[in-house]
Amino acid sequence: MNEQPEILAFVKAMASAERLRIVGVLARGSATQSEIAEQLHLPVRDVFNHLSFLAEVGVIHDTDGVYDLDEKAIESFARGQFEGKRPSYEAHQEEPEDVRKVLKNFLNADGSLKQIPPQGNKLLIVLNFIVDAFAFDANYTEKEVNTILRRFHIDTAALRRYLVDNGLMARESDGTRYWRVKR
Amino acid sequence: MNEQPEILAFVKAMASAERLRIVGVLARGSATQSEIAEQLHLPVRDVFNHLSFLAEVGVIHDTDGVYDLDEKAIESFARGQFEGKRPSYEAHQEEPEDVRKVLKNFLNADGSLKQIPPQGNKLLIVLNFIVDAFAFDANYTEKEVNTILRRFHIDTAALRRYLVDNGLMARESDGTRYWRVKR
DNA sequence: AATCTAATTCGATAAGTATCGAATTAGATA
DNA sequence: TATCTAATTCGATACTTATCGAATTAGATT
Repeated sequence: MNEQPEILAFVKAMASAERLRIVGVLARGSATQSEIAEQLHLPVRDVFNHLSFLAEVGVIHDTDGVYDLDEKAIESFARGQFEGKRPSYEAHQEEPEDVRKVLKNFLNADGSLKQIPPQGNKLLIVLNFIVDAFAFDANYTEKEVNTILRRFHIDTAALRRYLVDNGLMARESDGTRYWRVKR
Repeated sequence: MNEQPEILAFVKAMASAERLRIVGVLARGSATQSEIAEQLHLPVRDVFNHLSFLAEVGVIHDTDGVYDLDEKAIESFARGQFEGKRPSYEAHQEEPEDVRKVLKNFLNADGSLKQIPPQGNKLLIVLNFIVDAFAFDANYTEKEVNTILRRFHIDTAALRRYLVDNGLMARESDGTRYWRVKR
């Protein structure tokens, strides 16, 4: 269902001394569950749980009971993940009660949308959040709009339509240019 | 007091959606606490707490209220940290009650020692753990011993002495060669 | 000094995780 | 099938950490 928030899951998976130590062991080469348990003086039960956790997140990989690191996952995490070209959003004037709750529920850690709320107040909150990525005194081609919206969700067409339908953005009657509507 | 366990602290610091999002903002450039709060629709109080956390761990840096990422810390974390040349320890036969507790308290995530227990049972447990890094049927020069011990703690001399004093290792009377004592 | 706002700290409650005994299940061996 | 061991699952309790209202403190402005 989700698309991006692997980073968080990944980091969380590592945020435990024991799991980090397991990763450390695997960094030296493949190992079975019981080998790891032995080496680290941990009960197999716990190693099992940790391995399951790590595997689910994709940090490690299980091949017939032999575990090893998913180098690829780790590399891609280690490399690019921190040089951010994250969505650039500006602030709202208001700071309403449950805006935060809604945003928290619908946003991934990097500011992208987990999903587009199908309708209602939640949709509005999210749209207001997104529209802040647009300047007031500029107008945009559809392509430009899509580029910006893509930082939030792949379904740029849906977002674009919602923004216009809810009066947050407007477009030329011929559909060539968009701008943000002052409120 | 501690030496190494930055990795864990580092990872833990990031293991939160909100903190990750803050890092995301800072990845685009410096920002003040209130700017971040605004951008992310978070209460300043919480942003403050998160920033304190991140700063303490060294992920970010505070210059007169302006925060930015400590690129160096992040890079060094992202780069090398996963290609492990971790201590290579073998298992004990016994699996006593509180051995684990002691090890957990004295070991960093990478298997190195936070500190050397000054004496008593804890010291013994730790020494038994360390001595597993040595084979039974080999003997080592002092240099070799130090190299191995250095994986656990810088004060290799202390470790070496403790190991000998507690009968886990022995040395030639002329002090040139060491070996692990069978028990 | 009085006042206003931003920054920081406290603390109680909620929410989430780790821990670990014990039970269950799966696989192998005889 | 009986039996033994390894693997996996349950679940209750203890620990940590997050959350958020509210109070306090610090800095700036008048």
